Amino acid sequence: MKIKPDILKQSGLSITESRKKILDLFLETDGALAHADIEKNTSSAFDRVTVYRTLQTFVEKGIIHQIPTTDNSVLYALCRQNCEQGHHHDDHVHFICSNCDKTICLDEVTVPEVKLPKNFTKQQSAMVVTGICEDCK
Amino acid sequence: MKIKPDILKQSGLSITESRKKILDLFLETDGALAHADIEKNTSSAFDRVTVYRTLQTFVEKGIIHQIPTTDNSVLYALCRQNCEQGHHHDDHVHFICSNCDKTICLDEVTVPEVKLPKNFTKQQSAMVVTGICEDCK
DNA sequence: CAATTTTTGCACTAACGTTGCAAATAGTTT
DNA sequence: AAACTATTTGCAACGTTAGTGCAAAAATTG
Repeated sequence: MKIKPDILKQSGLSITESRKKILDLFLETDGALAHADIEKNTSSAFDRVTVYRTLQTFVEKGIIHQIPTTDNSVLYALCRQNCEQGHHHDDHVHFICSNCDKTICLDEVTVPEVKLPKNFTKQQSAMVVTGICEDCK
Repeated sequence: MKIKPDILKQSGLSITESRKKILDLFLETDGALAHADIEKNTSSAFDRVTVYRTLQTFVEKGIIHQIPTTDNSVLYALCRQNCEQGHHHDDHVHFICSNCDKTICLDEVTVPEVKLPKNFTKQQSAMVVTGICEDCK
Protein backbone atom coordinates (compact mmCIF):
# COMPACT_ATOMS: atom_id res chain seq x y z
CA MET A 1 0.00 0.00 0.00
CA LYS A 2 1.27 3.40 -0.93
CA ILE A 3 1.66 6.14 1.63
CA LYS A 4 -0.62 9.07 0.96
CA PRO A 5 1.63 12.02 1.70
CA ASP A 6 4.18 10.51 -0.66
CA ILE A 7 1.76 10.40 -3.53
CA LEU A 8 0.80 14.00 -2.94
CA LYS A 9 4.34 15.19 -2.43
CA GLN A 10 5.60 13.42 -5.52
CA SER A 11 3.01 15.25 -7.52
CA GLY A 12 4.06 18.57 -6.08
CA LEU A 13 0.82 19.14 -4.22
CA SER A 14 0.27 20.68 -0.84
CA ILE A 15 -0.89 18.18 1.72
CA THR A 16 -4.32 19.14 2.92
CA GLU A 17 -7.11 17.44 4.78
CA SER A 18 -9.38 17.13 1.80
CA ARG A 19 -6.71 15.71 -0.44
CA LYS A 20 -5.64 13.17 2.13
CA LYS A 21 -9.21 12.12 2.81
CA ILE A 22 -10.19 11.82 -0.82
CA LEU A 23 -7.01 9.98 -1.71
CA ASP A 24 -7.71 7.67 1.21
CA LEU A 25 -11.10 6.92 -0.19
CA PHE A 26 -9.60 5.89 -3.50
CA LEU A 27 -7.02 3.71 -1.80
CA GLU A 28 -9.71 2.00 0.25
CA THR A 29 -12.11 1.48 -2.59
CA ASP A 30 -12.04 -1.42 -4.96
CA GLY A 31 -13.87 0.21 -7.77
CA ALA A 32 -14.21 3.60 -9.27
CA LEU A 33 -15.83 6.56 -7.62
CA ALA A 34 -18.19 9.19 -8.90
CA HIS A 35 -18.22 12.69 -7.58
CA ALA A 36 -21.38 11.86 -5.64
CA ASP A 37 -19.79 8.85 -3.95
CA ILE A 38 -17.03 11.01 -2.62
CA GLU A 39 -19.39 13.57 -1.20
CA LYS A 40 -21.36 10.82 0.45
CA ASN A 41 -18.35 9.04 1.89
CA THR A 42 -16.71 12.10 3.30
CA SER A 43 -20.04 12.91 4.97
CA SER A 44 -19.94 16.32 3.37
CA ALA A 45 -16.88 17.29 5.35
CA PHE A 46 -15.82 19.31 2.33
CA ASP A 47 -17.57 21.65 0.04
CA ARG A 48 -18.78 20.33 -3.29
CA VAL A 49 -16.46 22.74 -4.99
CA THR A 50 -13.47 21.40 -3.13
CA VAL A 51 -14.29 17.92 -4.26
CA TYR A 52 -14.54 19.05 -7.87
CA ARG A 53 -11.27 20.87 -7.66
CA THR A 54 -9.49 18.05 -5.90
CA LEU A 55 -10.58 15.57 -8.51
CA GLN A 56 -9.53 17.92 -11.26
CA THR A 57 -6.13 18.35 -9.69
CA PHE A 58 -5.67 14.63 -9.22
CA VAL A 59 -6.49 13.99 -12.86
CA GLU A 60 -4.05 16.67 -13.97
CA LYS A 61 -1.30 15.23 -11.82
CA GLY A 62 -1.99 11.71 -13.03
CA ILE A 63 -3.02 10.34 -9.67
CA ILE A 64 -6.43 9.23 -10.83
CA HIS A 65 -7.92 8.79 -14.27
CA GLN A 66 -11.34 9.14 -15.75
CA ILE A 67 -13.43 6.28 -16.96
CA PRO A 68 -15.78 6.66 -19.90
CA THR A 69 -19.39 5.70 -19.32
CA THR A 70 -22.51 5.85 -21.40
CA ASP A 71 -24.73 7.33 -18.76
CA ASN A 72 -23.54 10.85 -18.36
CA SER A 73 -21.58 10.22 -15.23
CA VAL A 74 -17.87 10.65 -14.85
CA LEU A 75 -16.08 8.03 -12.85
CA TYR A 76 -12.63 8.31 -11.40
CA ALA A 77 -10.27 5.56 -10.43
CA LEU A 78 -6.80 5.13 -9.09
CA CYS A 79 -4.55 2.62 -10.72
CA ARG A 80 -3.35 0.03 -8.29
CA GLN A 81 -0.39 -1.37 -10.12
CA ASN A 82 2.55 -0.02 -12.04
CA CYS A 83 1.53 3.55 -11.67
CA GLU A 84 3.70 4.55 -8.76
CA GLN A 85 6.05 7.19 -10.00
CA GLY A 86 3.99 9.85 -11.60
CA HIS A 87 3.65 8.35 -15.01
CA HIS A 88 0.39 6.70 -15.46
CA HIS A 89 -0.92 3.62 -17.22
CA ASP A 90 -4.58 3.68 -17.75
CA ASP A 91 -4.50 1.20 -20.55
CA HIS A 92 -6.43 -1.43 -18.67
CA VAL A 93 -10.01 -2.50 -19.10
CA HIS A 94 -12.78 -1.18 -16.87
CA PHE A 95 -15.60 -3.39 -15.79
CA ILE A 96 -19.05 -2.16 -14.77
CA CYS A 97 -21.24 -4.63 -12.96
CA SER A 98 -24.83 -4.36 -14.07
CA ASN A 99 -25.98 -5.89 -10.84
CA CYS A 100 -24.20 -3.95 -8.11
CA ASP A 101 -23.21 -1.04 -10.35
CA LYS A 102 -19.65 -1.01 -9.15
CA THR A 103 -16.94 -0.08 -11.58
CA ILE A 104 -13.78 -2.09 -11.24
CA CYS A 105 -10.36 -1.57 -12.78
CA LEU A 106 -9.16 -4.79 -14.29
CA ASP A 107 -5.52 -3.87 -13.98
CA GLU A 108 -4.42 -7.21 -15.33
CA VAL A 109 -6.47 -6.93 -18.49
CA THR A 110 -4.84 -4.66 -21.03
CA VAL A 111 -6.83 -2.91 -23.71
CA PRO A 112 -6.12 -4.83 -26.90
CA GLU A 113 -4.68 -3.08 -29.93
CA VAL A 114 -7.01 -2.43 -32.82
CA LYS A 115 -6.20 -1.77 -36.41
CA LEU A 116 -7.63 1.60 -37.34
CA PRO A 117 -8.69 2.55 -40.84
CA LYS A 118 -6.12 4.29 -43.02
CA ASN A 119 -5.34 7.88 -41.97
CA PHE A 120 -6.53 7.51 -38.44
CA THR A 121 -3.89 7.94 -35.75
CA LYS A 122 -4.33 6.58 -32.28
CA GLN A 123 -3.42 8.50 -29.16
CA GLN A 124 -5.29 6.68 -26.43
CA SER A 125 -7.79 3.92 -26.13
CA ALA A 126 -10.22 2.91 -23.47
CA MET A 127 -12.42 -0.09 -23.06
CA VAL A 128 -15.39 -0.65 -20.84
CA VAL A 129 -17.01 -4.02 -20.34
CA THR A 130 -20.34 -4.42 -18.63
CA GLY A 131 -21.54 -7.64 -17.09
CA ILE A 132 -21.64 -9.47 -13.77
CA CYS A 133 -18.70 -9.14 -11.42
CA GLU A 134 -17.16 -11.82 -9.26
CA ASP A 135 -19.04 -10.73 -6.14
CA CYS A 136 -22.46 -10.81 -7.76
CA LYS A 137 -21.97 -14.11 -9.52
CA MET B 1 -29.76 4.77 -47.62
CA LYS B 2 -32.59 3.74 -45.42
CA ILE B 3 -36.00 5.35 -45.67
CA LYS B 4 -36.95 7.19 -42.53
CA PRO B 5 -40.61 6.29 -42.18
CA ASP B 6 -39.63 2.66 -42.49
CA ILE B 7 -37.22 2.85 -39.61
CA LEU B 8 -39.83 4.50 -37.46
CA LYS B 9 -42.60 2.18 -38.48
CA GLN B 10 -40.48 -0.89 -37.96
CA SER B 11 -39.86 0.22 -34.43
CA GLY B 12 -43.54 0.73 -33.79
CA LEU B 13 -43.29 4.48 -33.45
CA SER B 14 -45.69 7.14 -34.62
CA ILE B 15 -44.30 9.21 -37.44
CA THR B 16 -43.95 12.78 -36.31
CA GLU B 17 -42.13 15.84 -37.53
CA SER B 18 -39.57 15.82 -34.77
CA ARG B 19 -38.75 12.18 -35.12
CA LYS B 20 -38.35 12.46 -38.87
CA LYS B 21 -36.17 15.55 -38.57
CA ILE B 22 -33.93 14.12 -35.87
CA LEU B 23 -33.60 10.81 -37.64
CA ASP B 24 -32.69 12.74 -40.78
CA LEU B 25 -29.95 14.49 -38.92
CA PHE B 26 -28.44 11.20 -37.85
CA LEU B 27 -28.64 9.82 -41.36
CA GLU B 28 -26.90 12.89 -42.73
CA THR B 29 -24.19 13.04 -40.13
CA ASP B 30 -20.94 11.18 -40.27
CA GLY B 31 -20.17 11.22 -36.63
CA ALA B 32 -22.03 11.09 -33.41
CA LEU B 33 -24.34 13.77 -32.14
CA ALA B 34 -24.77 15.30 -28.75
CA HIS B 35 -28.06 16.64 -27.55
CA ALA B 36 -26.77 20.16 -28.12
CA ASP B 37 -25.86 19.44 -31.75
CA ILE B 38 -29.38 18.37 -32.42
CA GLU B 39 -30.90 21.46 -30.92
CA LYS B 40 -28.53 23.58 -32.96
CA ASN B 41 -29.15 21.78 -36.23
CA THR B 42 -32.91 21.79 -35.97
CA SER B 43 -32.70 25.52 -35.27
CA SER B 44 -34.77 24.99 -32.17
CA ALA B 45 -37.75 23.89 -34.16
CA PHE B 46 -38.60 21.57 -31.29
CA ASP B 47 -38.67 21.94 -27.60
CA ARG B 48 -35.65 20.76 -25.66
CA VAL B 49 -37.81 18.25 -23.90
CA THR B 50 -38.97 16.78 -27.17
CA VAL B 51 -35.39 16.25 -28.21
CA TYR B 52 -34.62 14.51 -24.95
CA ARG B 53 -37.64 12.29 -25.25
CA THR B 54 -37.00 11.51 -28.88
CA LEU B 55 -33.43 10.46 -28.17
CA GLN B 56 -34.59 8.36 -25.27
CA THR B 57 -37.17 6.65 -27.41
CA PHE B 58 -34.67 6.01 -30.19
CA VAL B 59 -32.27 4.41 -27.75
CA GLU B 60 -35.02 2.22 -26.31
CA LYS B 61 -36.07 1.10 -29.76
CA GLY B 62 -32.49 0.42 -30.79
CA ILE B 63 -32.37 3.01 -33.53
CA ILE B 64 -29.44 4.85 -32.05
CA HIS B 65 -26.95 3.94 -29.36
CA GLN B 66 -25.00 5.85 -26.78
CA ILE B 67 -21.28 6.32 -26.86
CA PRO B 68 -19.21 6.37 -23.70
CA THR B 69 -17.09 9.46 -23.11
CA THR B 70 -14.95 10.72 -20.30
CA ASP B 71 -16.18 14.27 -20.33
CA ASN B 72 -19.66 14.09 -19.01
CA SER B 73 -21.33 14.38 -22.36
CA VAL B 74 -23.66 11.85 -23.86
CA LEU B 75 -23.22 11.16 -27.53
CA TYR B 76 -25.62 9.31 -29.74
CA ALA B 77 -24.96 7.59 -33.01
CA LEU B 78 -26.80 5.57 -35.56
CA CYS B 79 -25.17 2.44 -36.85
CA ARG B 80 -24.79 2.50 -40.57
CA GLN B 81 -24.29 -1.13 -41.29
CA ASN B 82 -25.92 -4.38 -40.30
CA CYS B 83 -28.40 -2.81 -37.98
CA GLU B 84 -31.43 -2.69 -40.24
CA GLN B 85 -33.99 -4.95 -38.69
CA GLY B 86 -34.42 -3.80 -35.16
CA HIS B 87 -31.63 -5.74 -33.63
CA HIS B 88 -28.66 -3.64 -33.06
CA HIS B 89 -24.91 -4.10 -33.21
CA ASP B 90 -23.01 -1.51 -31.35
CA ASP B 91 -19.98 -3.66 -31.03
CA HIS B 92 -17.81 -1.40 -33.11
CA VAL B 93 -15.10 0.98 -32.01
CA HIS B 94 -15.76 4.68 -31.57
CA PHE B 95 -13.15 7.22 -32.49
CA ILE B 96 -12.91 10.70 -31.03
CA CYS B 97 -10.71 13.14 -32.87
CA SER B 98 -8.76 15.30 -30.46
CA ASN B 99 -8.38 17.95 -33.11
CA CYS B 100 -11.86 18.49 -34.50
CA ASP B 101 -13.67 16.79 -31.61
CA LYS B 102 -15.86 14.76 -33.90
CA THR B 103 -16.87 11.31 -32.78
CA ILE B 104 -16.93 8.75 -35.53
CA CYS B 105 -18.31 5.24 -35.59
CA LEU B 106 -15.75 2.90 -37.03
CA ASP B 107 -18.30 0.40 -38.16
CA GLU B 108 -15.66 -1.78 -39.75
CA VAL B 109 -13.60 -2.07 -36.60
CA THR B 110 -15.07 -4.56 -34.18
CA VAL B 111 -14.37 -4.38 -30.49
CA PRO B 112 -11.89 -7.17 -29.82
CA GLU B 113 -12.67 -9.89 -27.32
CA VAL B 114 -10.88 -9.74 -24.01
CA LYS B 115 -10.29 -12.49 -21.54
CA LEU B 116 -11.88 -11.46 -18.26
CA PRO B 117 -10.66 -12.65 -14.88
CA LYS B 118 -12.34 -15.74 -13.41
CA ASN B 119 -15.93 -15.17 -12.27
CA PHE B 120 -16.52 -12.11 -14.39
CA THR B 121 -19.22 -12.47 -17.03
CA LYS B 122 -19.38 -10.19 -20.02
CA GLN B 123 -22.60 -8.71 -21.32
CA GLN B 124 -21.43 -5.84 -23.48
CA SER B 125 -18.22 -4.12 -24.32
CA ALA B 126 -17.37 -0.73 -25.68
CA MET B 127 -14.16 0.76 -26.89
CA VAL B 128 -13.25 4.36 -27.48
CA VAL B 129 -10.08 5.43 -29.25
CA THR B 130 -8.93 9.01 -29.28
CA GLY B 131 -6.50 10.42 -31.80
CA ILE B 132 -6.42 12.24 -35.11
CA CYS B 133 -9.05 11.45 -37.70
CA GLU B 134 -8.61 11.17 -41.45
CA ASP B 135 -9.88 14.69 -42.10
CA CYS B 136 -7.50 16.35 -39.65
CA LYS B 137 -4.46 14.38 -40.69
C1' DC C 1 -64.14 11.99 -39.87
C1' DA C 2 -64.92 10.98 -35.04
C1' DA C 3 -62.77 8.51 -31.08
C1' DT C 4 -58.69 7.04 -28.92
C1' DT C 5 -53.90 6.98 -28.22
C1' DT C 6 -49.60 9.12 -28.47
C1' DT C 7 -46.70 13.00 -28.62
C1' DT C 8 -45.58 17.74 -27.90
C1' DG C 9 -44.71 22.17 -25.51
C1' DC C 10 -44.81 24.89 -21.42
C1' DA C 11 -43.86 25.79 -16.69
C1' DC C 12 -41.57 24.28 -12.95
C1' DT C 13 -37.98 21.77 -10.41
C1' DA C 14 -33.73 19.49 -9.51
C1' DA C 15 -28.97 18.28 -10.22
C1' DC C 16 -24.53 19.35 -11.88
C1' DG C 17 -20.61 22.11 -12.69
C1' DT C 18 -17.98 26.62 -12.78
C1' DT C 19 -16.15 31.16 -11.24
C1' DG C 20 -14.73 35.21 -8.20
C1' DC C 21 -13.38 36.52 -3.99
C1' DA C 22 -12.37 36.73 0.95
C1' DA C 23 -10.92 33.76 4.77
C1' DA C 24 -8.22 29.93 6.18
C1' DT C 25 -4.56 26.76 5.80
C1' DA C 26 -0.03 25.01 4.17
C1' DG C 27 4.65 25.84 2.90
C1' DT C 28 8.82 28.78 3.30
C1' DT C 29 12.18 31.83 5.23
C1' DT C 30 14.79 33.73 8.72
C1' DA D 1 8.67 29.45 16.26
C1' DA D 2 7.00 33.72 14.10
C1' DA D 3 6.22 36.13 10.04
C1' DC D 4 5.59 36.09 5.30
C1' DT D 5 4.03 34.16 0.88
C1' DA D 6 1.59 30.96 -1.81
C1' DT D 7 -1.94 27.83 -2.16
C1' DT D 8 -6.31 26.03 -1.04
C1' DT D 9 -10.87 26.22 0.79
C1' DG D 10 -15.75 27.61 1.36
C1' DC D 11 -19.43 30.55 0.23
C1' DA D 12 -22.44 32.78 -2.88
C1' DA D 13 -23.94 33.42 -7.25
C1' DC D 14 -24.55 31.94 -11.78
C1' DG D 15 -25.40 29.15 -15.86
C1' DT D 16 -26.14 24.98 -18.07
C1' DT D 17 -28.16 20.43 -18.45
C1' DA D 18 -31.66 17.15 -17.55
C1' DG D 19 -36.27 15.39 -15.85
C1' DT D 20 -41.58 15.59 -14.59
C1' DG D 21 -46.72 16.73 -14.69
C1' DC D 22 -50.24 18.29 -17.24
C1' DA D 23 -53.08 20.37 -20.81
C1' DA D 24 -53.08 21.11 -25.83
C1' DA D 25 -52.03 19.30 -30.30
C1' DA D 26 -51.11 15.83 -33.50
C1' DA D 27 -51.16 11.00 -35.10
C1' DT D 28 -53.31 6.55 -35.44
C1' DT D 29 -57.34 3.56 -35.52
C1' DG D 30 -61.86 2.10 -36.89
